[in-house]
Amino acid sequence: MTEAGPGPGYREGMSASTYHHGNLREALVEAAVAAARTDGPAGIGVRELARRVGVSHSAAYRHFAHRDDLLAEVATRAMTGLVDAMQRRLDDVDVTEPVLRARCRLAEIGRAYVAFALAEPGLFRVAFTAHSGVPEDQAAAGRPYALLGEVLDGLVDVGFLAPSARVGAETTCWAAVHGFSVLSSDGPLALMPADERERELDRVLAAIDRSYAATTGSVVVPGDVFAVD
Amino acid sequence: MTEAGPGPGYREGMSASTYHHGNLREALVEAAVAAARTDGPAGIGVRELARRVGVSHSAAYRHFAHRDDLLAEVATRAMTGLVDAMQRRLDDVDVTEPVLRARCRLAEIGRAYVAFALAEPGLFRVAFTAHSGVPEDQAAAGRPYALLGEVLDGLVDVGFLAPSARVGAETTCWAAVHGFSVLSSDGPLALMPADERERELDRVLAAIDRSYAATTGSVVVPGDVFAVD
DNA sequence: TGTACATCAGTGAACGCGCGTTCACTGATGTAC
DNA sequence: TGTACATCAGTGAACGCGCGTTCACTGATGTAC
Repeated sequence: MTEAGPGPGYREGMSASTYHHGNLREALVEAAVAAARTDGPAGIGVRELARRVGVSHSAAYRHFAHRDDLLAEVATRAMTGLVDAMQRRLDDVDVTEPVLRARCRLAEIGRAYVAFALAEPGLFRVAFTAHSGVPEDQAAAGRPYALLGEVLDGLVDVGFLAPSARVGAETTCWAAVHGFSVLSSDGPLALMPADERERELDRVLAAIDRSYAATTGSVVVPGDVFAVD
Repeated sequence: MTEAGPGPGYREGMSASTYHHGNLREALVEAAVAAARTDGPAGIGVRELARRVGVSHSAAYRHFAHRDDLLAEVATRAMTGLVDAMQRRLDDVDVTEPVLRARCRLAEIGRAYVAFALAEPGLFRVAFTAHSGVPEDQAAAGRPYALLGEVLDGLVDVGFLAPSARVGAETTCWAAVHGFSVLSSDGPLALMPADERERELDRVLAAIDRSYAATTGSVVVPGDVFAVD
C-alpha cells in the first residue's frame, strides 16, 4: 500500500487488507472517542466500535479486558483534551499588568472549561463518568484541579486573593464553572441563546472575581475584566 | 384482605389477589422512584418495575405509552422533592435581623440543594436527565429557579445585594451549588470526608455572600453567617 | 538464505442476558334496561 | 333485583434488538537454527 492516507491507527508499511490490523488498540480508542463525541458514554460499546473499525468484536478483547477499560481510556483522553484547552487559553492571556493578568487568567481558565463542555458535551460527560483505578487515569483526573491551583496561587502572589482565602478556593471555582457547564450542556440552561449564556457566564466569573477582591479589599474597576460589571 | 398494610398504590377494599390491581399507575411510579433512588435513570425499566409490582410487563403500557413517560413522571417527583427540601430549610431559618436573615436564607437554600443531591443521588440525577414536554413537568423544572429568585429578591430588599447585580444572579448561585452537588455526589469530590466537604461547601457559600456584599459595600462580619470566614 | 516452530492477533459462532414494544386474548367491573 | 353487554385492565407469548464476554479456531508474523 502506498503511504497515501493510511489513516490513524495504522502501522506504516501495511498492505491494505492484512489479517492483522496493525494498530487495533489505537484505532479502537479513536473510534471510541469519536463515538463518545456524539453519544457520550453510551456510545462506547465494544461491538459497535469493532464494527466501525472493521474488525470482529472479539478482536477488541485482545486489547481491552473489559468495556470499562476502553471507557476509562477515553475518559483520560477527554480529560486531557479539557486540560489542554484550559492551558491553551491561559497561554493566550497577554495582559501584562500583574494583577489584571492574574484575574484574567482565572476568568480564562473558567471560560475554557465551559467552552469545552459546550463544544464537546459527549466527551465532557465521559470525562466525569468513568473512573478507573489506573494511576495514570487518576493523575489525569487531578490535572484540572492542579492547573486551577496554579492560577489561584498567582492571584495570591499579586495580592488580589488573601492567603487565608486561598484554602479550598479550587472547590469554589470548580463548582461554579462545572455547574455552569453541566446546566448549559445537559440541563435547563441549554435552551438559552448563546450570547445570553455568554453574558451569564461573565456574571458568574465576575462574582468570583469580586468575591476574591473582597478578601484583600482590592479595588475592582467596573469593566476592567468583565463586561457585565 | 384486612386493611392491615394494603401498601401504597392499592385502592381500599380490594381483595388480596384481584385480577385488577387497583392503582397500578401509582404503584409503578412509586416502584420507579424507589428504583431511581438506588440506580438512577438506568434503574427505571418497564419490565423490571412491572416485575417488582407483581404484574406482567405489558400491563404497564395501560398507563404509560413509553418508558420515557414513566421516567418523566419520576423526574417531576424528584424535582418536587428537591424543591420541598429547599422550602423546608427556608422555613426553618429563624434569624430575625433582616439582613442576616436574608443572607442565611440564601445559604440555607444552597445547603438544602446539596444535601438533597448527596442524600438522594439517584433521584437528583433523574431530576436533571429526563425532560418531557408536558407543561406540568416543565413547571416543576422551573420551580427551584423561582424559589431561588425569591430568596435573591429578599437580599435586594434588605439592601445587601445591589439591584443591578440582581440580574442573572440565579445563574451564579445555581451554577455554584449545582456544580458542588454534581462533583460531590457523582464526581471527584465524592471521596472527600463528609466534614471536610461541609467546610468546603461553607466556603463556596461564603464566597457568594462576600461577592454580593461587595455589590453594595455591605459589611460582612467574619463568622456572622459562615464558620469559615 | 531457508525452514520449522512458537507466538501473536485476528475470526466467527455461541452463551446468556435484558430490554421496549405489540398483539390477540381473557377475566373483572360497572352500567343500562 | 337480575341479566346482558360494553368497557376496562390485566395476561402471556412473541418480535426484534443489542449488548458483554468466552472459546476453539486459524492465518500472519517473527525468530532461532
